[in-house]
Amino acid sequence: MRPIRRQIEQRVVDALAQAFGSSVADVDPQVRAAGDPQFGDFQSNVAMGLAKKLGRKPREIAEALVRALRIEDMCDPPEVAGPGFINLRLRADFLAGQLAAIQSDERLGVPRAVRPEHVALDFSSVNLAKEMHVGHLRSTIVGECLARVLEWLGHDVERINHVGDWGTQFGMLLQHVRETQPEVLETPDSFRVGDLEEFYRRAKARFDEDAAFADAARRAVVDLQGGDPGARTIWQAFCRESLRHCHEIYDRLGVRLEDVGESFYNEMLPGVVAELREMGLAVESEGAVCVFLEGFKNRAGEPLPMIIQKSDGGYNYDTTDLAAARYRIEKLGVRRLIYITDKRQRQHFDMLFAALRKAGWAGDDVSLEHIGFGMVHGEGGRPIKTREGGAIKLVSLLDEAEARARELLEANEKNPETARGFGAEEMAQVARAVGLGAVRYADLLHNLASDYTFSWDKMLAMDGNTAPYMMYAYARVRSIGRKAGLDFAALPAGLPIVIEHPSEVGLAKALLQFAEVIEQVAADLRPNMLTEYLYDLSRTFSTFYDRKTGVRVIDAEPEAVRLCRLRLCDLTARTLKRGLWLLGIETVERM
RNA sequence: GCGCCCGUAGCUCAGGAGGACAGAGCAACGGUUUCCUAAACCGUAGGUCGCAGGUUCGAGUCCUGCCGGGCGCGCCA
Repeated sequence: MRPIRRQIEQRVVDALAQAFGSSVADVDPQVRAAGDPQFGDFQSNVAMGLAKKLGRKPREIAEALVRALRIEDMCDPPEVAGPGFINLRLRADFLAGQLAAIQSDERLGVPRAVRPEHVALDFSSVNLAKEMHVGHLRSTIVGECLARVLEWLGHDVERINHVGDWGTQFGMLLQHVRETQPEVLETPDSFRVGDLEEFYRRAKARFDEDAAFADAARRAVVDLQGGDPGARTIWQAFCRESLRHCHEIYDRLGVRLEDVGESFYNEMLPGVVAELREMGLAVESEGAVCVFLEGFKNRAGEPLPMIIQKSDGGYNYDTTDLAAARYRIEKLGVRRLIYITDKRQRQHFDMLFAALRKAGWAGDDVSLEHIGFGMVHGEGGRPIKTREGGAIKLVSLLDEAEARARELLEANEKNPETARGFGAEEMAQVARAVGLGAVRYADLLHNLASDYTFSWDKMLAMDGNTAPYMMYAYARVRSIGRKAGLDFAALPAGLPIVIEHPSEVGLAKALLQFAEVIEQVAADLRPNMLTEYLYDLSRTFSTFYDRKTGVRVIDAEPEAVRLCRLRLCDLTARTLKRGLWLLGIETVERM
């Protein structure tokens, strides 16, 4: 089933053709959600824009359009208002029909993509030299969310962890392994590091203080790049161990990623440079091989190069990213490349995309998108740091989230009014879901482009637009089924749906918006549209279920009405669960 | 100096593709529980959308110029 707005658009397009002929064939019908409930649910603003084109008054156009509009099965008679707005109000029986049609649809009325795309979603992008810290959080959370949304719509998504497993700092680490755990050479699988961060700090300290070690570290880089078997063995052991740490976190967060190290592209790099030189795009400048692209300037106002081979012959991330993008397009057959990094890398990606286009490696049929997100600040506006000024480990942050969630839940257990009687296992499960959910939700709630302030108190609040509120809303709906003595899933598939009470109408409309929201999130890659929708749905449900503003449910009569309302509860629960799942948030049956 | 992003209520933030009087949450104030999870709901108050021009029938949204903040700008990623 298509989103309601799409259905309306089609009717307006048909009416335009009917009333004004082919001259308006390509005109946007300008169907929008109504700005104010008093104007109905949707409005078309097309008449005003058409006034000049058709040389008639906007109201006349609107009225002619309304006469041609065949929409009586969906809406009350359309009204022309103001300068030429066409206001549309959905009929309750139409809403009921739509809900009846999707009531046993696992996809809740969200259609699969008509043209599934092969997408490369590049996110998380850890560096193996160090442990994951808070800086990796946003890319990982946002990436997982967008991957789920795109996959659920039927797109084929490569979830790529573009792993930093190469570069000069590996010489230092390698040498440190060689000296502290020489047995790794014999039994590489046995290599373990309890605390990667500490390991890095020690290696770095030695590098800075011990000239002999620093020399050995530099030689280790040369060994590694030269393909020395011993160096490679240790390097592989280190990478494996570091990735194991990463995947502990990914598993905990329910994040699925395919690791592709930068080193994977090493052998393609000379070819990238050679081909760009052959095309005449790359030239030598100050000893480095550079691509100069229009519109990029340095401080002095001179052309800013994209350096693809350093003067020492080495390659850098521009080269690797070019090779990786090309590989994804040519070898994997990807047609939409999405990179999720912080917004400071914007210029790098602008240049990368420009170079890919210019080289012809990304044709017109390939979409290149950089999703740059803002910084996460600590309370007080400064970057989040430990007391010592270091980056906070991601694992510590997640531990704290769960611990704080548990404190709240335990406080509730002490209050007879809110106690649920959780056993140890359920407590742990709920604390985990709430803690991790809170961190995630707070991140996805904000517009990606904005910086935001990280606040435990705000994200764990029971009131307001938070994960605990959303999860509680879900648990509350689920408890209705239990209280009513039925399993929602056991409701008959073809229940007659009748929508009458204002709170039923409101809930029906909210439920039927889901498809449009998902479509938008996938197109614009903006998870906050989904959090906003889910929050609105929860509140609408609370109004529906409220003793003052809403309707009786469990004890409603007659039975047909009761079942119908229970079905609305069921649809709400499933929509919330699916929506939260798309955000990467687990639901619990009670809390 | 050039480029990118941002500036909306006391605070934290939304504002889709330009549309009708600018939204939410928190905080503040005031209501609602013989009744399905009150971890809820309802209401009140609070804003010259940084400033000034421009385009348009219509601008928080698009354009230009200022002011204020963040970030980036040749061999790190």
